[in-house]
Amino acid sequence: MRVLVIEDNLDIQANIADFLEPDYVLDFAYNGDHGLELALANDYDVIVLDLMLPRRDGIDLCKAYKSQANLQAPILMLTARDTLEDKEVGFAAGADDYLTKPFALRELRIRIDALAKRPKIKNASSLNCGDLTFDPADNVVNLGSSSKPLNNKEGVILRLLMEAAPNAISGETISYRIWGEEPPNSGALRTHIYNLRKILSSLKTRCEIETDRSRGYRLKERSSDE
Amino acid sequence: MRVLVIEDNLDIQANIADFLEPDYVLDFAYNGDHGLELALANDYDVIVLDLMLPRRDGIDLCKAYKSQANLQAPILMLTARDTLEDKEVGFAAGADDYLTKPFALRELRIRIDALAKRPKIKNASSLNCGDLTFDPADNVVNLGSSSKPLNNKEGVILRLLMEAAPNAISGETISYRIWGEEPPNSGALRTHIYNLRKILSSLKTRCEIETDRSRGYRLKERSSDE
DNA sequence: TGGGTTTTGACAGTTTTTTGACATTGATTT
DNA sequence: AAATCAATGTCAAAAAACTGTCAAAACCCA
Repeated sequence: MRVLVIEDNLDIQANIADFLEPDYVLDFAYNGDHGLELALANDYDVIVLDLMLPRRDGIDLCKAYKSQANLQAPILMLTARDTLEDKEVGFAAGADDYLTKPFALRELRIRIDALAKRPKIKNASSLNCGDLTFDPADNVVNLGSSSKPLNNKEGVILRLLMEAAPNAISGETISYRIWGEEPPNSGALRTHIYNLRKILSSLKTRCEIETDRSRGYRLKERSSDE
Repeated sequence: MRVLVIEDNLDIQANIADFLEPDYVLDFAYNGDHGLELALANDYDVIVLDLMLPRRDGIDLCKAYKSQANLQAPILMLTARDTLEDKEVGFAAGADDYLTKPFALRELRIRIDALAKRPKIKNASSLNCGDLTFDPADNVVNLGSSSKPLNNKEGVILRLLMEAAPNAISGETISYRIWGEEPPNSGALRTHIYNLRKILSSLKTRCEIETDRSRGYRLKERSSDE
């Protein structure tokens, strides 16, 4: 069982770790940004989330996670606030359970177990732009009845373009999202864009990748007069 | 939203009805037997279950329901007992949430909403895909009259594939489910998939394991034209 | 010990990704 | 207008990564 604990209080963290550690695989995050990053990057069974966090509010994190994660792990909110209003806000943000401090560790455990039992929600987010739709889950672009599978890099690039559309996204940003700090030292990105363009045009879509010289690329629906 | 309320106290029943009635479709049961009968016969979004019931104990009902229902609605237990032991018993019986009396009706509502959000558990005593069925209990795949026993690892993999179907499941996920943090450092998973494929094809099933390069494997029914 | 289960390692075939060489474009300078 | 330069497009070929295949070794348990 993999559990992510997002909690800045080191004492509570240590308590949770002591109590759950042999049986559960725990990851810890000390602030909201780090927590969201871990949550999105890994496949946890449950996420335990404190509401008061440095860097990013728990409510905010919860909303962001639920909207961005492909596979939503259930979220157990942990907080000192006990009013109904607080709970409503928490649940409205997408929490699946709510435990107020102070709490018994055993109760935390049984609630984690109960949450982990249920299947996770899949985020069926398929993107689109003009007549084109793209499903990042299986890396397939569709136009009406025809479709083409993309490989990994092409998929990431198209997703980024679609998310950014109708704005441009810089080559640097794309590069960073794909390769991180060490991009290939040659124009690999150019080649991928080139291939993506070939695929798009083979689909006869009205969308095309426009280049904004020295600014980046933009996915745009061709206007009828071109 | 359909909610079944199993509760013998008429006052509480009336309160719940008054509070939820316009927005939720409520069914009521006044004793355990009737409750179980309704629960199994209908497809509720949530079941609210009091623990102290005439005719059949709530714990008992919960266990019976979870083992017999094909599509398990989440169960919210409602009780005056507030000790950790009681909660443990409740969750162990299959409850998904636990609220102690007295409670605020608004809290009941938001917890019902939270429970209803999650997908229901399919009762997986035996899984299937296309013409194939697999019983995880004894690790045997069946196709009509013929069957083959699987060994442990193959069984886990086939179960995961069937649970995920028709979606793909990543090699990483499978690997994690089988070996946890330390997978074997060589392509053991590849070998298991290879063997599984041999077994499936020896059964002449129409299901096959498709590979989604760099994304994972998918169990799929072969279309007739291949 | 023996037999099934699981992992290892090697190899081949395929797909994906990167590289590098060259052409083209558009802006800027001379 | 011509020359220049950086950014980008084009493409084929090399490199790397991924996957299938299978026999043999290691492991485990009765």
